[in-house]
Amino acid sequence: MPSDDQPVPVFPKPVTLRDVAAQAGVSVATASKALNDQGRMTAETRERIRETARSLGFRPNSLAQSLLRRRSFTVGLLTNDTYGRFSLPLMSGISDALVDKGVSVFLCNVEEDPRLGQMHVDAMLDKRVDGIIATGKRIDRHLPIDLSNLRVPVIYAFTQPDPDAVAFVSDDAGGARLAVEHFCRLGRRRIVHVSGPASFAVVHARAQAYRDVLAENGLPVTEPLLGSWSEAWGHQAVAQLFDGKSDRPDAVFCGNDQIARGVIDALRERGLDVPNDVGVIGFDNWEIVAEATRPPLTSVDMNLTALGREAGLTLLSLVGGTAAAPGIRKLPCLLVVRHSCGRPMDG
Amino acid sequence: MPSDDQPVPVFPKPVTLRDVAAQAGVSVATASKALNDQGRMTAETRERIRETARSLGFRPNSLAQSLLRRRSFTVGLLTNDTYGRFSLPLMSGISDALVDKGVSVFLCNVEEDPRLGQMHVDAMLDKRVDGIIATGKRIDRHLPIDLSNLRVPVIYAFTQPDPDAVAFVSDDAGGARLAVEHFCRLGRRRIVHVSGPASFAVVHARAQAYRDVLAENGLPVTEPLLGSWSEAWGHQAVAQLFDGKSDRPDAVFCGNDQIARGVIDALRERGLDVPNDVGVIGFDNWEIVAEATRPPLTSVDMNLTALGREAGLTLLSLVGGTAAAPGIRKLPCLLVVRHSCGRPMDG
DNA sequence: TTGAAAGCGCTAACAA
DNA sequence: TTGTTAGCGCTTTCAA
Repeated sequence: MPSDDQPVPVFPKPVTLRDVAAQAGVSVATASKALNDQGRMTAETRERIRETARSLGFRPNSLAQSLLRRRSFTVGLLTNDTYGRFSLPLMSGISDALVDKGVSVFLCNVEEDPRLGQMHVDAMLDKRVDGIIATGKRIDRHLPIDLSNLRVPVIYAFTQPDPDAVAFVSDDAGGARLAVEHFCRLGRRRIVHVSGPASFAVVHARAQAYRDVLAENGLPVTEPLLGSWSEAWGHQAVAQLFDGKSDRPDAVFCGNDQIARGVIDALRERGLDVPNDVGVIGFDNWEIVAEATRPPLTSVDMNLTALGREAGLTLLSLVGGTAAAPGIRKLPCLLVVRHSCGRPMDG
Repeated sequence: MPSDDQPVPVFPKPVTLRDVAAQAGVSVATASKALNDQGRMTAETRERIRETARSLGFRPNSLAQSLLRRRSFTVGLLTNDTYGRFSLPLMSGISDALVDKGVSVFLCNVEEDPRLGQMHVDAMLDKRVDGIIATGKRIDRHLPIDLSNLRVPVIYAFTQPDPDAVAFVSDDAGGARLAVEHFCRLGRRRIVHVSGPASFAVVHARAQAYRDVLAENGLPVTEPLLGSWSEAWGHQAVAQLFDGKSDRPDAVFCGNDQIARGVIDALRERGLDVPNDVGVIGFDNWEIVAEATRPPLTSVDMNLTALGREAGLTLLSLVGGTAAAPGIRKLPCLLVVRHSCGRPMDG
């Protein structure tokens, strides 16, 4: 027996097309056509129906529409990037590109758990998402689920794609070029590279671009120093590079912003000035880190929001039946210049 | 005229209940009952239907079910926290609590834009979400949309609620108590508080708890130093606290981890040892920051994942028709002990 | 024990 | 110009 002291809120029943039709004194079909700009009828009737719909606050039931149209105006975003470092900017771009088309996004974090991943995929499929975008925290690892042969189109963005799938990634080599060329342009001559673990594909892509640019500019190439993605490694690397060496670097290109932060701190601690003695560039443009270093860090931005926008729009065209060429498309990075590289050095 | 060189992938038509029924040689109604454990029939029939469903890979169309049940097993998460610092752990908790109940989450970032917010809310409502959870980046600001009198239940989590709504927030005062009491327990005597801008409600809640605990322990209370939420402010505060002062603090409780990071760095730069000379505690337990300080930072965790879980479950019970008492429920924080406070000091 | 029929809210042929 | 009818995929009386 329910107690009466706690009022159970009662939610108003939504207004249906039937209600509108009745109120306007027409059939449901006519009402539907009036509201969808279909069919032929007097402007007067159409307007009257519209007006009653408006006054009743009618909003069509998407579920009913979707059932009929076989299209739910819903997409799923699958990720294993718990902290959202990469998936949130991406999400933001996707959402951005799709809101005004009426498409909403299911966000599902699958961690590294295939069972969890399967649950999410099943739930999404059952809800008849129009398509799925897969993303993750690194470009060279698969999500823990098989997304091939689904009943809906799939796009990979910033994660390892299946063969023959449509995929978008950032152009890591291009991003590295931006950084190293920036150093060259500023007149730096001894440019070194401190990066993450060799197990990451991006580490090699960036390192190769680093070598290429230096060679193109006739500058000496030092083997990149590989370590972890941490500040601590940035510190250690500085020790390796500067302890009792005669030809010290005047520029450090770092594999991510955390390493760069460690490098900047370590340089300051040994009395070296950034940017005057040594210039530093990071990667990822993680604002919270890049803006807190002293001085603020120049960094390569992977432009993940644009990547997301691109992925979203492409998914939509796939949903619309347009074929997209399979393969991996690389999107350009941006160099965000702050104060860690200084102005051009003279002669 | 479509060109043939680019094969347009064709997606298989989903298996419907009708297909299952036909294959099993029964009516759709029977098939439905068999799969839903409803009605009465021979175990043999039921099993046969189940088996054919399984073999055909049948999955019920959620849209159709939702239309009928008037329940979509979908909720919306509204946020203005672009970077997801707070909304992602929350999301994670919500999702966690709801996946195995088959509920999926629409994530919508509304920034500070009322128009965008309205679009998202409308889209969610049209898609017949069962309920909405509102969250944000601070506890004392409203989202830029009015969520009262919606057709679905709304829960506020970590954002300013409407009056009479159901809301969950972290217990900031309690969290501050944890920190300051920890210092007391370790024998620190001159504990100061460096926090964010006075415009934030949490700043006052935490400051008051700070004062209370010190008073309870008979320790001297210094007025909290208020500034910005940045590392730079942490540096400045240290200058203010330590420059030419005679009775220097032996413990600093910081309003967030970034301030704490600034404090730790500034202390080290002036030759003070953390934790031996000065203990430091942060707030937020943002791992990326807290684990990178030297030494790693002890910090108050708002336990947002638990908050999300709670919010998700409560929303679900609201959806189920159970009344929940309106009001703001505060959930306890956790102290995550790392190495910035040291061990108990002797007498 | 099973099935026929109605209906969730909407759209789209087709008739009138 | 408008309305009738059928049907999207499913669940649920109710009758057989």
